[in-house]
Amino acid sequence: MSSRVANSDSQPKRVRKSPEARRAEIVANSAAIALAEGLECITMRRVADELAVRPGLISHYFPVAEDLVAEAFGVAATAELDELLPDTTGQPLVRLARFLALTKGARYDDVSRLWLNARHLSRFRPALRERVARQEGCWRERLTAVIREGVEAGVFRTEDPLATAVQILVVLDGLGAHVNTRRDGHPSAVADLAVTTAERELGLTPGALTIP
Amino acid sequence: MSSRVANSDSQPKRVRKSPEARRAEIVANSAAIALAEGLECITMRRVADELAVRPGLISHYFPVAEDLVAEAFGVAATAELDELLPDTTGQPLVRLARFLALTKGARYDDVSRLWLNARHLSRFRPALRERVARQEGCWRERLTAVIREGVEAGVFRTEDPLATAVQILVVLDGLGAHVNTRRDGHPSAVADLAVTTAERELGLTPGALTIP
DNA sequence: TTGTCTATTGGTCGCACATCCAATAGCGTG
DNA sequence: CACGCTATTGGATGTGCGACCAATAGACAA
Repeated sequence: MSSRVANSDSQPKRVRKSPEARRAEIVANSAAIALAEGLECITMRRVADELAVRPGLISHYFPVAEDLVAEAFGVAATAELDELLPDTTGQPLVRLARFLALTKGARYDDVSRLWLNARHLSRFRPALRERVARQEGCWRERLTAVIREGVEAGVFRTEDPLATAVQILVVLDGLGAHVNTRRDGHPSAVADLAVTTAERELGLTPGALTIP
Repeated sequence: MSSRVANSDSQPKRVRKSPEARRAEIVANSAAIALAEGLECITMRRVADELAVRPGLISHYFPVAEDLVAEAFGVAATAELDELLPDTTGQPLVRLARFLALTKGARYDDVSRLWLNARHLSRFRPALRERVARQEGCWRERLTAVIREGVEAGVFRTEDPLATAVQILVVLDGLGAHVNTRRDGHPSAVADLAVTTAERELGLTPGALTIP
């Protein structure tokens, strides 16, 4: 079975890794927990269990727990952004359309939960608040860049790409806020709110951002 | 000073109230905590301290803590709705304008925090989730009613008052989501997003919903 | 092979929480 | 005034958490 730990749950055969590798392992696992179960589930004991390691080791790498939570959020959010709206080249219109389409998928619910989680927890955790603010900047800039490209290419039309990006993100946040309470999805007039907003603010014809 | 408790913090002079009065007192205090500090601060000990009572008494009225949290949220949210968008008669346009104006005030930040808090916590607390869903319904219906009135009076123009109400609420949720991370307010193009959306969806001229 | 460095262990400590319960003391009734 | 009902106390129990630290044992160099 496993190649690293004790083969028959008896001898705790200690495994020694480089600080960088161990630290990365801890953060990666914490990010997974954050996305799947919530930031408050990132606990010294919990992470230690999943890595088959003692809790003290986690607090050795992250002496104060809040820092691990903040780091985990940052890594998870960055990874999701890179998947939803990659920083590669390509036609702005199809990139934006793809992004908006993905935000309607079930997979995006976890992302909505993560942001909701982080935004609320920011109220009590300064380190996390700082990371959330930074990530907001990343998402905003990534989207603004796509819009600006489109404007320069002549396919989008807006006076202020940044303001337009923020508007779209606000709508997405509003839709995502209901992720924990909605039983069946919103009526399509509401579910399509982000697309509708984008098309209107970018001077596109209705349906232009819908993937066929 | 106080007329109820021990005068010089020495004798715990026991005070006996009717179950209804005590229960109401507990809920009211919990609602205040929810609004000012967050739902996770509603704790048996915390509420008991504020009421100069023993923790066991709180858990006597609310054997399971989650139920108190849910109740507190419901009461707080209802009270805020009644203040922001009273169920009285009046011109739909001025009522809506007043509501939207209030959502931009600093006072509304606490309401945003409360909803953000409740929406996230709903993920883990079924009883709270149920209350949040119910409150969503209340807010939606209250706003829909105003819009419908306006449509019948000929001052608003929309095909689906409910869908329009939900759109406005989604935008408000999106704006409120940033309450814990924004340092300075959004640029006005963003801060006015709710007003802009309402004016557009209700067939009003820009500025029609802005209070002079 | 031996020695050294340090990643990792295996605990401990204190705190805050929900939950439960027998004993107590207000307060209205007789 | 005495009595009984019950609101309220005071304490106990168990859980999970972050933080802290001396002792241990991998792994690499000499």
